[in-house]
Amino acid sequence: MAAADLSTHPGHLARRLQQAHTLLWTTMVSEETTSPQFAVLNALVEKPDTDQRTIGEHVRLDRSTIADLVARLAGRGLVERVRDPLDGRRNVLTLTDEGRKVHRRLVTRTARMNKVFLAPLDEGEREILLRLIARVADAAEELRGQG
Amino acid sequence: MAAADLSTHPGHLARRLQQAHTLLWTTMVSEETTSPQFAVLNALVEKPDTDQRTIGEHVRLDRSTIADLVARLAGRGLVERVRDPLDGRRNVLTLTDEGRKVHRRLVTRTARMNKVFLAPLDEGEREILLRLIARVADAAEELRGQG
DNA sequence: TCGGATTGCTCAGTGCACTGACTAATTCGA
DNA sequence: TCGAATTAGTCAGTGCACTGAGCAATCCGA
Repeated sequence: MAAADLSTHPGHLARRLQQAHTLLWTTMVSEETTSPQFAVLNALVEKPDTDQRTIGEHVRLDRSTIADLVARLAGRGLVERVRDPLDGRRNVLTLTDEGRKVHRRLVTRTARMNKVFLAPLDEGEREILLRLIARVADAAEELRGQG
Repeated sequence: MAAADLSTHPGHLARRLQQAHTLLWTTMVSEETTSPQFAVLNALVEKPDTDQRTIGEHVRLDRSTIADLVARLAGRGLVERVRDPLDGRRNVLTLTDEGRKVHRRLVTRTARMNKVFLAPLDEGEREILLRLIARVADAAEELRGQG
C-alpha cells in the first residue's frame, strides 16, 4: 500500500500551522500567557461578567478545557470566578485590573505577531486563507452540532 | 482597548481548524489511532527501519513527543523499537504486521474523511487552502531553524 | 408542587506538544 | 588519541483538548 504524501493531508497541515503559530506566539507575544488564554481575556473585554460556559463556547473550548484554563488565569490573578447568586450553577468571570493590563499589553504584540506570521502571503492571499479556514471549521462545527 | 474579532486571528482559526479535524478523525477514521500516530505509521511505510528522530522530523514532532507517541504505538504492538547496533544512540523503528494492517485500513478511511472535511470548498479552493497553509507553515519553520 | 430532565461545573484519565535537564553514545579536532 | 562538542533518547513539568462520570442547582411538565 502506497504511503500518501503528508502535504496533501489537511489534518497534518492544520497541525503544522498551529505548531508554527504557537512557536511564534511564545517568542513574539508572551511566554506566560498562551493564545487560548488571550482569547479568553479578549472575550471578557468584549462581554464582561459572562459565565464560564458562554465564554468557552465563544472561544471554542469545551467545559473541561475552559475550566482548567480559567483556573490558571485565576491563579495568576487575571480573572475572578464568582458563583452566580441568581443561578448557583454558573461561574461568572470578571477581569481584574491586572487582567485588563495584561490584555492591553498583548493586543499590540499580537497584531505585530500576526503580521510576521502571514508575511509570506500578500494581502489578498491572507484574506483568502482566513476565509477558507473559517468555512471549513464552521462546516465541521455544524456537523458536530447535529451529532 | 477594543477587543479584536477572533475571526481575524489566524492563530485562533488554526486552532479551530485542528479541533474540527480531530473531531472528524475520531468519528470517521479511528478512535484508537490518532492522526499524528497515522502520520508516523505512514512515514514508516515510506521509509522502513528509520530511526526515531528522523521519523519525528519528517512528521514534525519533537524528540519528546515522538518518544511518547512511539511508546504508545509500541505498547499496542504496531511498531518495534530496536537500538541501532551501529549507533547506540538511535532507536530504529520497524512496522509490525499488525502495524501494516492498521495502516492499510486507515488509508482508505482517511481519504474518505478528507473529502468530508474539505466538502465546503470546491476543487480549486481546496488546492489553494492547502498551498497557503503550507507556505505559512514552511516560512515559520524556517524562522525556527535560524533561531 | 414535586420529580425527572436539563444545565453548569468538576474530576479522572488519555493524548498531543513544548521546554529544560540529564545520560549515554558518537564524532571530531587539537 | 583523548577530551570537548554534538547527537539521540529519556524524564519531569506545564498547558491545551477531549471523553465520560458524577454532583448540585435549576427548570419544566404532569
